[in-house]
Amino acid sequence: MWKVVTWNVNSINARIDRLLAFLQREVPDVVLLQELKCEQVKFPQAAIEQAGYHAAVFGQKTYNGVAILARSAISEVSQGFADGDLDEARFILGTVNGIRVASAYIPNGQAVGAEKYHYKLRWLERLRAQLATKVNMAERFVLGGDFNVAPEDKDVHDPKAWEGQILCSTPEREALKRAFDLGLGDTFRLHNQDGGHYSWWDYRMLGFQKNKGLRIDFLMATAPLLGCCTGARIDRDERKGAGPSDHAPVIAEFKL
DNA sequence: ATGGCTACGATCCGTAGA
Repeated sequence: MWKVVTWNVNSINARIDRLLAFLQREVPDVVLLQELKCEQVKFPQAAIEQAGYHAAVFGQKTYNGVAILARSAISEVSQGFADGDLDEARFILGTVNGIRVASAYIPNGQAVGAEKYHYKLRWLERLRAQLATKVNMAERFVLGGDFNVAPEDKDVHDPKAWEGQILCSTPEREALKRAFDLGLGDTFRLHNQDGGHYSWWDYRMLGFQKNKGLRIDFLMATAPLLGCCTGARIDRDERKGAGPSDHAPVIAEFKL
């Protein structure tokens, strides 16, 4: 069994105790992290190593930051896109157990029409270009991330209220689909077609307690991995208790 | 009562998240 996780931890240093407990509880083979919110020098390397994990980090002060954790060695690591823009730490690619893996933190976009919204749409096109040129979609590859897009209305607690809004607008959904159409399938949707399953809940307004959430975090996989994906789930319990991230981990298992 | 948060880097509030 090969277990992979994607998780936006909303600051790895604020979440380190929860992350270590999660690693001990789930014993994943690969963890794709987003929103480290720290530079590499502030990354809790020793604690991660002591937990039995290698780490490949693309850090940034205060914002963004992505990493790959793995129980096996991580090789062929590249940070950012091949188009040379390293302004924001949002994408890291590597190889674990002979399988290509990547962690992506898609820009939030702030509001439809805002400058950050156009940056988000451009970034999604650059992600598509990166995947098209740097990843062989005929081979085993898994892309985990906080995509900051709810692909369908059933991924939204109140589709009417969110219609056309940031994270749900048609241009965002289409840009995301163009990237996934290269050959990536959603491991969660492979096993569960129901609505009402979310990976993020607003800290405000009792969002979690009222299950007012969005499903915006996914583990996407190419056909050779989808064919051996035995299960996928959202670890909703990780959102409970004191000091959670606003995102829950998404977990998928593969029989290699 | 229809709002209720969290983290960061710098203060004792502004920015950002989604």
